[in-house]
Amino acid sequence: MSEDSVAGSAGERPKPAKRVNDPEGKRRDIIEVASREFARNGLAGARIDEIAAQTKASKRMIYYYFGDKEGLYLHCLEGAYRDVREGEARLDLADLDPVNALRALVGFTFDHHSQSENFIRMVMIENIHNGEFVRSATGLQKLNAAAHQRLADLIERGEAAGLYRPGLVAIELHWQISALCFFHISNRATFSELFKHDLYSPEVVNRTRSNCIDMVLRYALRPEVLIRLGL
Amino acid sequence: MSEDSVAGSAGERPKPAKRVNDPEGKRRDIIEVASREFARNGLAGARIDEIAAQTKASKRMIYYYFGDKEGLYLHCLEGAYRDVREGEARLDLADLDPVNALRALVGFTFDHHSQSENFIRMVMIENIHNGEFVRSATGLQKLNAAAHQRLADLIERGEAAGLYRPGLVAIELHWQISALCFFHISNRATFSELFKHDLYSPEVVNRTRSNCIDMVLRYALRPEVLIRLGL
Amino acid sequence: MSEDSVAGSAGERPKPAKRVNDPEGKRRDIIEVASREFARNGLAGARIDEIAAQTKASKRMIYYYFGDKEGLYLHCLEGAYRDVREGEARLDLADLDPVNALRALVGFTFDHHSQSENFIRMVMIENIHNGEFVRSATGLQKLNAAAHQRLADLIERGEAAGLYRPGLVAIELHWQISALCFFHISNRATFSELFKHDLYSPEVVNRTRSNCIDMVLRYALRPEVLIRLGL
Amino acid sequence: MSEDSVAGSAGERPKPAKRVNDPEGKRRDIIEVASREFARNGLAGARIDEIAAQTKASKRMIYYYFGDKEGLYLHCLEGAYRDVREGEARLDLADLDPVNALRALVGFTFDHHSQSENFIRMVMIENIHNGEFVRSATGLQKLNAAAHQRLADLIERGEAAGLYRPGLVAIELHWQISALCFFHISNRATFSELFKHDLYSPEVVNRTRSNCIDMVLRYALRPEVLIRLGL
DNA sequence: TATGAATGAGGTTTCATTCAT
DNA sequence: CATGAATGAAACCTCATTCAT
Repeated sequence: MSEDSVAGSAGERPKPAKRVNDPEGKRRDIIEVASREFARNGLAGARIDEIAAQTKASKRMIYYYFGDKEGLYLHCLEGAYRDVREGEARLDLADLDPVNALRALVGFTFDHHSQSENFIRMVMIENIHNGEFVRSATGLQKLNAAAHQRLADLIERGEAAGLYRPGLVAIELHWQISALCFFHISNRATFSELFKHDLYSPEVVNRTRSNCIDMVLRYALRPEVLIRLGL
Repeated sequence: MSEDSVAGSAGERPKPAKRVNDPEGKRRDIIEVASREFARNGLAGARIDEIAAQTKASKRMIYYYFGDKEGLYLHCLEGAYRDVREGEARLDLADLDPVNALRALVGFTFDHHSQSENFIRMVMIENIHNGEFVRSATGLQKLNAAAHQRLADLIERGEAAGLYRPGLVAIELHWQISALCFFHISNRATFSELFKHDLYSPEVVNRTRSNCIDMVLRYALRPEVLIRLGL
Repeated sequence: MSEDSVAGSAGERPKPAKRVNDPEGKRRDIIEVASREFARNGLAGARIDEIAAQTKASKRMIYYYFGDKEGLYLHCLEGAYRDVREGEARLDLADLDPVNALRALVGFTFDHHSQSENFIRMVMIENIHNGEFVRSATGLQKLNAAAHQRLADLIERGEAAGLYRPGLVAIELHWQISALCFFHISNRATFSELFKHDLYSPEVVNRTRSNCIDMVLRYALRPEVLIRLGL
Repeated sequence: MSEDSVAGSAGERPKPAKRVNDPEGKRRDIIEVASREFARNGLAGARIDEIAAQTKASKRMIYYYFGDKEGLYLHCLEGAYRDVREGEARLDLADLDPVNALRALVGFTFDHHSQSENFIRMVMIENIHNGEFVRSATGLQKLNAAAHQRLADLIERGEAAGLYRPGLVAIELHWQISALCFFHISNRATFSELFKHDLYSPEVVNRTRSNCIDMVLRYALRPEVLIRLGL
């Protein structure tokens, strides 16, 4: 009967008739479109007109929800970070032995960043703006603190098991993984162009991926372990 | 005999007194100012008016010399790359043993990027633009080919001496060094902000620098060599 | 028995619990807030959004009650005049001798205007609009006619007693008193600023006040009376 | 010889042909039109589009010359004050005896304000804005200081001649003259409307004018002088 | 070669008002 | 009575670019 599943025996549901108002949906729609435009063109380069045109909402509505262009940008930025960290949190590193857990973490980060070009671009743009918007985005710090903690736990485990070199620092290791996986996407255009080397064919991507994993393992594991593992 | 030295012979020239015309100097002045503005604000964010205001030249001159905003941007981009690669060429790796040469190369790249924020930002911006301008900047590829060759030579030497792991690929190693040194500057704003960790105090910079060197050495050298060196 | 007391008998009323409807109170609340905003920013400068935000009512209610922005403005204007004239009516000039009655009238007007900045500003704004709204505010004329009559009575008394100069005209005297007392508030900003003279310290206000009284007395009283009074 | 003096002798004057560029003229034109619009509608109510339409210049040009709406408003405000004070300065009070000089000053101010409705309205509008723009208009204070000085000289003369009451204060007298003459124009709309009394027929204006003069004279002159003059 | 004036097109933002519920 | 969502129209302002000299 009803236009959705089977919900509603009798049919007198409060607001089924007209599906006109869906503010939350509109907000999400706007953010999605805007994220793409910001990622593509930067804060100054993105056009509110263009965003509105691609949205179910009107230009006026964007201002109603987000105040101004920068407000919209801030929401997009927060959304981008949230997506990434939520994916990260779903990784279950505790179930793996320290060596494979590290492999998994780097691999995941690499794959994730590869598939989230918009995120990478948003972060680049935000850095062009000297991070002035992340600064005002309360809540983002918490997300990152969790990521940091997961890594600290792993390091402790790996060190206790005699597998990791002693003295590893969580934030440094996080930095190193990020640097490698981030650069792979952030600088693809100039790097391929300048070296006339297509870095992004499937085979080369795979090689780069395992190089990144190797690089982190060789940095983190004790030499004896490396030899034992044939690395 | 030269076109400058005989000033005043005929006398009917409108303004003989102030003969300060220095087209080449003006060009350089414009590029210098524009590079700063592009690096700071991006292609869309930089303002021709602002650039002209900071220059000794007028706005019209910018168009006269460079055609349009994008032409100016292209010149700035080329200039930035040229500076970097020229610095790199001055490094004399052949004088050092392969291990120390690698140390020197990473250290140099790290230091160089740290001091060339404008360059890093120009590259970031160019990547935001999907490298469409590097593509038309003939001549940049050559610069990079030289850098690539120097690294290939070093790898050969290191491998022959039994110090480097076999199978290293020059462009990959270049990529890895770049990733680490580039990220250190490109993502400083978001990274420090999100982790509330000042990555840029002198001590932390030093630590990051030696971590980068370590990471590359551990990746490139054979485990036995690492053990022998106490790494 | 009253329509409120039996709440709950039948039970099918949607929201019987919170029965806080107070239309008249909301109207007053809106007018109060709006008066402040109009006085502060003018008709064009005041914002319906801002008024609604400061009110317990919603924006829609403002339109429901007052039709449109101009309707709201008109109500505010009427309210402002009403307050003033009601205050004036409470003055009992008949109990005083003509000289002191005049003193009291000027003093009262001065004090009143000093304390009714919003009123002064509403009148200024209305004059900027060439009085087009007072024109349609039926009822305001009556209020002023009463004020006029009180002054006419006083003049008659003062003239009969040989104290006032003959030929004084009520509306002219009213005009003069208004001019002095109004200007004191209406032009405070520019006057203090341009002459770098703080006209509004308590001492200066007192001096201005007695100057106003003096000025009116000297205008209205016969010279002999002035001399007798030592003015 | 010079290109201006004997205009027309030879005919090869550098720039006579096309009268296209006259920046200063355009500026004045804009200010003139804008002053009228601001005076009529206030700062918020005036429309840049409307001003541009009435001007020989384009909308864009207004921004080129004046930066923004407020900058334009500020220039208009300064112009209005300048006009008034320059007129005042041309009055030659020193040539008249103190009594007639005072008559002339009040009469002039009255007449001037009557003919400068735009000025009066600009001052009203500026007061609605709490004088925030006069505050930043350096140079206006000086104009007013001169007016103040002229009046102080007159008072000294009148007092020395035994004609003025002792103790008159220049700024207070200026305030009083201003109040009367200003109010006559500023509040014409509400006053005529509320009292249904046409204050602005020629006869009534004349009566108001002489009332203002009388009022100031009676305030400023010694009672004996008033009697002697038959006032 | 050099410049101040000028501009069309388009950008962001605001506002009073109305609609659907 | 009451509300949050929605909007068209128009406001202010900006920008890369060109013109007249």
